Amino acid sequence: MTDAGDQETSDYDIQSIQAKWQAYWEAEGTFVTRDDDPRPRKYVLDMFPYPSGDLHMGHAEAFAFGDIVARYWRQRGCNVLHPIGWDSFGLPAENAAIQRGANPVTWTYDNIAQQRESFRRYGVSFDWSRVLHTSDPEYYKWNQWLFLRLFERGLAYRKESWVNWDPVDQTVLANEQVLADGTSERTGALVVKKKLTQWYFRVTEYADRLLDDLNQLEGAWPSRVLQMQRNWIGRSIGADVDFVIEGRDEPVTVFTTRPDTLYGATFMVVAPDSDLAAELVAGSSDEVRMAFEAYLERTGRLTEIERQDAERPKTGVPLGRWAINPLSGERLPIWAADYVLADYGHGAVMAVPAHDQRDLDFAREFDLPVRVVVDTTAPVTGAVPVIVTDPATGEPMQPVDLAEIDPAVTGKALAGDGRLINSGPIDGLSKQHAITRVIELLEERGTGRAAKNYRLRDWLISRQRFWGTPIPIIHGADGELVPVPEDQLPIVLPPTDGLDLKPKGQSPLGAATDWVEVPDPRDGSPARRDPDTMDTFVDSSWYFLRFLSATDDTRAFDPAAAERWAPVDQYVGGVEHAILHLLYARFITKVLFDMGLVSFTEPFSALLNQGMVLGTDGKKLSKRSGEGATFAGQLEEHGADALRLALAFAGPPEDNIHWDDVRPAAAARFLGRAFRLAADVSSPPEAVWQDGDLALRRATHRFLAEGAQLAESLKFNVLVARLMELSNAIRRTVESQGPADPAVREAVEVLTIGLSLFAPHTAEEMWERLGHAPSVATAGWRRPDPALLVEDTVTAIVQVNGKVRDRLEVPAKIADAELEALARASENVQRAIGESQIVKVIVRAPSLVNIATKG
RNA sequence: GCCGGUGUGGCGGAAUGGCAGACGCGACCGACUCAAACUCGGUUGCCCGAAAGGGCGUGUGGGUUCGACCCCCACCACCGGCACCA
Repeated sequence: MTDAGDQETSDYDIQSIQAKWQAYWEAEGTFVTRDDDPRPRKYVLDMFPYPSGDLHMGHAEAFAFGDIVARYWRQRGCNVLHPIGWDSFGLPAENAAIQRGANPVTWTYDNIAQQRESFRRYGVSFDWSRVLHTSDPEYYKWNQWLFLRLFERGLAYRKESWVNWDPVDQTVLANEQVLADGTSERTGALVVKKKLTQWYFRVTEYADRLLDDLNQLEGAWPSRVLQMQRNWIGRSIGADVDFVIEGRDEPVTVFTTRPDTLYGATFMVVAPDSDLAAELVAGSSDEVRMAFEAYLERTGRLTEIERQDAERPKTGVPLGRWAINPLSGERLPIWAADYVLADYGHGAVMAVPAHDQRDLDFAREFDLPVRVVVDTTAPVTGAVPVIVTDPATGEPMQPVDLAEIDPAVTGKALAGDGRLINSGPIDGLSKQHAITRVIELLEERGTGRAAKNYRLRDWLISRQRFWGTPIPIIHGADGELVPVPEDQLPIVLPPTDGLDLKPKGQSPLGAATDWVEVPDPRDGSPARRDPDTMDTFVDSSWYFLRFLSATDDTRAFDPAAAERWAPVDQYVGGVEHAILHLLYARFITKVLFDMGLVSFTEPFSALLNQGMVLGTDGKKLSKRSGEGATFAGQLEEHGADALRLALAFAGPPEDNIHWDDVRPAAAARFLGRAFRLAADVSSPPEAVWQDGDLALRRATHRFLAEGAQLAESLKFNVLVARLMELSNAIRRTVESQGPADPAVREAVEVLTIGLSLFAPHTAEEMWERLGHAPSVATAGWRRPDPALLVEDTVTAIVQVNGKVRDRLEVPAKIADAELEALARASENVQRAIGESQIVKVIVRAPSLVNIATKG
């Protein structure tokens, strides 16, 4: 790879330069962060990698971005914390181990060693003294500690429920791990529903805060991610309404976002797979019961995708029971239908077919009555009923003939706003006012209340697999859940010898007899450990705090260190975690806040979601699509600096990029030119810049000012372009003024400092060539001289009717009148005006004159 | 269906109310070379023109403005999220 380079530019051999400076940084501890450093602190973090083989191009991009930010703030004189660790528990290790009959421990730590070496060769400025692996007992001990804290606060609990089951990995999944098409995020297998007792974290208790606090992140997180989180939490505001059921003591509560349409309810629907349906039908005739059983059986056979297909015709069976409308007293038949979900709201709805499309589809299918209670053609004018008059005649308007838009006929539900009709005490009100009024009426009667509902479900955290954090709970013989006493933590995984790790629907830990059978902490009687392990997203929900005191074996993290460093100033990672990891980390942070352990409620103050690196086929670069673009291969062929620079230059960091558009060879060419500039500089380090070429000095200082802004707004691609412009300007000056011009030295030094964010090895070598002591990483971003940021002369543009007709070199301090006179005098301008009349002249000295003409 | 985002040369992109296309890739021409590669220099939105210069041009149609890639309205296309969520 280096044959051409060897003979021609023996000076710039990137591989030996890399090795030299990597060894230097390591020996000097250049990037080790000290807590007692008094400078302003910045915490820059990339989402830690999962050790599944070597690093790939996605890592190369993401970690380049994180490193640019870290290196920028270091140049700005900050004490930067930029740690690294591994998210090293999880199924790929376990599955790989099963396939090869190997040990997940060996597989995992071998991969970590390889990735670690790759990071080192990539020249990422990590503080290696704080490395953590979530699969180390020293780490997962604190996972268990965290679980116990949630358990004692009632935020970790067990319940039986319908859960998502991955038939390939043979374990349950969190809602967040099931993709929109009903397949497993991990294995791609079609997820099936199973009724199981599992461990949950009570995320829903934090739903409001998780939603409302997103407002704090506006502008600092990508709007796409904020939107996705809001969608996922899915708050609906409305009312709970209690319906008395004939022949049942307890009323049935339903949630609705449209309490205003209560008078339009003509039947009630319950989810067929709910306990409520089973109970209600138990009180019905044999005939009804048999029809229901058959229906329930049929529903159970549907896949999740089939069931969620909104186009599918509505199905259902009557339950032979009746509900009483709490306001109108009307008797409503109760049906079971699978378009109502057991686990949202109360698993039952009041059906208002005139104003809800799903209810209407169902009503039309089964010939149930449709009653319009909102005249959506009526103007909405206010709170009190008013008689609307015809503006033409002044006569009171007759109620609109609704036949034309009758949902029973058109099949289209009337979802819009309007004026209430057929609704007794709320007739005439607008939708909004009717909602308020109905809730008041229900509350007065004690048969309903304002309510909220969420799409978000509690986080299912138990997994029936081996390679994860054991859940620190002991099941007493009496069925009690006994927390493991803290002094017995960590509960360390048993050795894999003799354990069958194959997925079989139950945790392999249950078969480790010596491990699972323990005395009950209460009285020493025989008891069993919980055999499940935790979702690895628990591990990653707080790891950013562990870095702050990574070796402290007395606590999960040091609150004083958290106070100093956290929250993370800049977080960098893929959009695939827009919901999963980020939601969980936000949740755990709020729990820690409630525990008084941290003083902030959001873990990541700013977030950069880097795009993906795609192959020509538009798919994520993988070993399969290949195209020769492996991380290791590119590192070998072009070197770390060219790869980093090319990735940063390929486009805005948040956009996906195609590997074809990443040009490491072009980046290497640019680095070679920059390096030669440093070699060309022939003035001494103490040269007086003020004596140098003014135009170049201006360009240099403009770069200092603009480059800083670009770095802070994460516009790395533009920042690289500015470095190239500066480099071009320097070359021109070398040609015209010679390499001894002090302005050339100044500019090359600034270029080197700028390059140190992207191409740290080349920059170090240039810095040394320039006669400076290492390291350029801490040389400092120079302050632009304000005097050099203002120009003496500027190019004014002269427009006629908005079209540019001339350009004038004018003094920057030119007066409006003078500029206008010059503009009018221009030959091109006169020609453009011709015979037309000048109607208006806009002058914005010194940059613009616009002459508007007529005729 | 609901919500959000994006549309600029052959390509990646820059410009957030004031010179559209910075910077780079690619292409073409030239220098170096026996030759090629590398490297270096030049040209490069489209159309008319020898040139000067002119016309057109930021998805489409309209609007606001002296002036619009940028702001407003409508539409089209693509991408993403959610979706039988009551």
